[in-house]
Amino acid sequence: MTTIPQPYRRPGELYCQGCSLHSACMTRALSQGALEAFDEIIQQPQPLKRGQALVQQGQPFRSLYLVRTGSFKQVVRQAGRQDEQVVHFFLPSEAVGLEAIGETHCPASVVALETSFVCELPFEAFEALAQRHESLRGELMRSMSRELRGDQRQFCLLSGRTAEQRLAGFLLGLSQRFHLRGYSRYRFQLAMSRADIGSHLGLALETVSRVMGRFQRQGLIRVAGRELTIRSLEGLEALGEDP
Amino acid sequence: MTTIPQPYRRPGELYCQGCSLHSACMTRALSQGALEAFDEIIQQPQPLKRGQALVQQGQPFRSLYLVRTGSFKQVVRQAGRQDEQVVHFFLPSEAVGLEAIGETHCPASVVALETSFVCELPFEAFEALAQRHESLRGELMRSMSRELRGDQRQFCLLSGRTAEQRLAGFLLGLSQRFHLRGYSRYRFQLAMSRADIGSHLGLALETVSRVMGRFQRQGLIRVAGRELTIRSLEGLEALGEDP
DNA sequence: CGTCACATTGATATTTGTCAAGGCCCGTGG
DNA sequence: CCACGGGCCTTGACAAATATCAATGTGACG
Repeated sequence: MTTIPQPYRRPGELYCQGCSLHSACMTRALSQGALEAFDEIIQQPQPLKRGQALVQQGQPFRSLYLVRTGSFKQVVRQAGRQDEQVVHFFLPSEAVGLEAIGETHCPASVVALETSFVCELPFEAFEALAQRHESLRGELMRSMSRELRGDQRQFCLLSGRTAEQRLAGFLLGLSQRFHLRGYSRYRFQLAMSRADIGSHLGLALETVSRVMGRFQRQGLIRVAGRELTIRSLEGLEALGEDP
Repeated sequence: MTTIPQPYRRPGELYCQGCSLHSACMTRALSQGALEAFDEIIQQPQPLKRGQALVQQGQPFRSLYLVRTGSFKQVVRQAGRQDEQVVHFFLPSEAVGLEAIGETHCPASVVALETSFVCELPFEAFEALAQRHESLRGELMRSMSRELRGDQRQFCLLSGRTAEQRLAGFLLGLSQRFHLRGYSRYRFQLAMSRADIGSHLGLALETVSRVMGRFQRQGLIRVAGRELTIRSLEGLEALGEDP
């Protein structure tokens, strides 16, 4: 057990209420009393820099995390294989670690894509708190259920779709997630590399690069390195439909 | 609200305790008291025949289901597309509907692959029961978390793997699931069509057929229609590894 | 016995992966 | 300040895997 420094905490101030993500976060529906108790258990680890692991595959499972700023990729390294598989990206307000609940060890690593801050929820304390606050339980269940639906969406992207359809669906998904969190729907940074996107979509990184170029030439998007501008949501959406 | 007939129920007998799946089921960890309460809310709808829908995409979400016998596929029909995407298969003891929790409507259809029996858990009553029994809540969370891990496994299968690796992984996954439920790990029925398998794995049905033939010629499996025998678990596992 | 859904098999076309070369950006160190 | 190096991205040529189209086979069931 290491003692984790708690920067930015002023006595008497509740983290969550002041947090700009509060309305998008799992804490959204909590009563004042639950919020205060939540504040008691929440930890604020040091920020992680690009490439640092928040969670290492195989480590004991101890905590859930909520992304405050920045972003992460979740990667699985499989026995007998050298390359890693990117299974998820996490954006601010999203919960990390739900798939480890009920397990003793973490089934995947979670790595920062840029300098990122998280809130840490030691699971044991979190669980105890959830026993007493039905609203917290409900939010947790809804988060998990939402993630299951996200996975179904991803299956639809991966299965039987062309490279263009996958990339269009991926960009639209990101756009929507940013939008829901109060950022622009049309303009955002791709914190992940082309290789990460490729792994996530089941494409070679070269294919990702080529299709992005094609989209740009078609006037659907503008890309400059990692900065993305969507110029035609409708155009991208149309790609997902059958001919 | 239709009144659902309750066949096979004798007064004073608890469904779950007598059920052969009890040890694999969500009810496994329930105390005697919780089990009795569970018995109160559980419904046993008529069996579904092959092709009948247990859940229709877009319908209001009202219940979770536990598969008792038989099997189901979960399919998503997407806007602007005619073909359906198979996102899941459900075997006995598995929970159906977790991805709809917190939603008003069902995001996917669930269709019987053969004559199948389920237990129905009206969600409102189930939730009320879960408020009072922590063991039930825990089991529900573990079920959802397990499904999230299953999805990650599926991502690894779908992404950047050859047709052979996908099919090998799929068959091994089925084998393991049957095994955990007390059936043979080496011999089972493929209740789903080649087209369903193809949809689930992102392959054309012809490819599924060809790869199965190849596996058979290599002595890895024996297939006769829908009956499958695994002759070399190790051989199938080896396919999943890098060269 | 015929029909229908499903499965197999073959020939061909297309997509995408692989390999290879070169460019760009950024941080580091001379 | 500039040159260098490394990581990442782009682009091209080619090869391989898989989809598609089409024909035929098979088994279940009325």
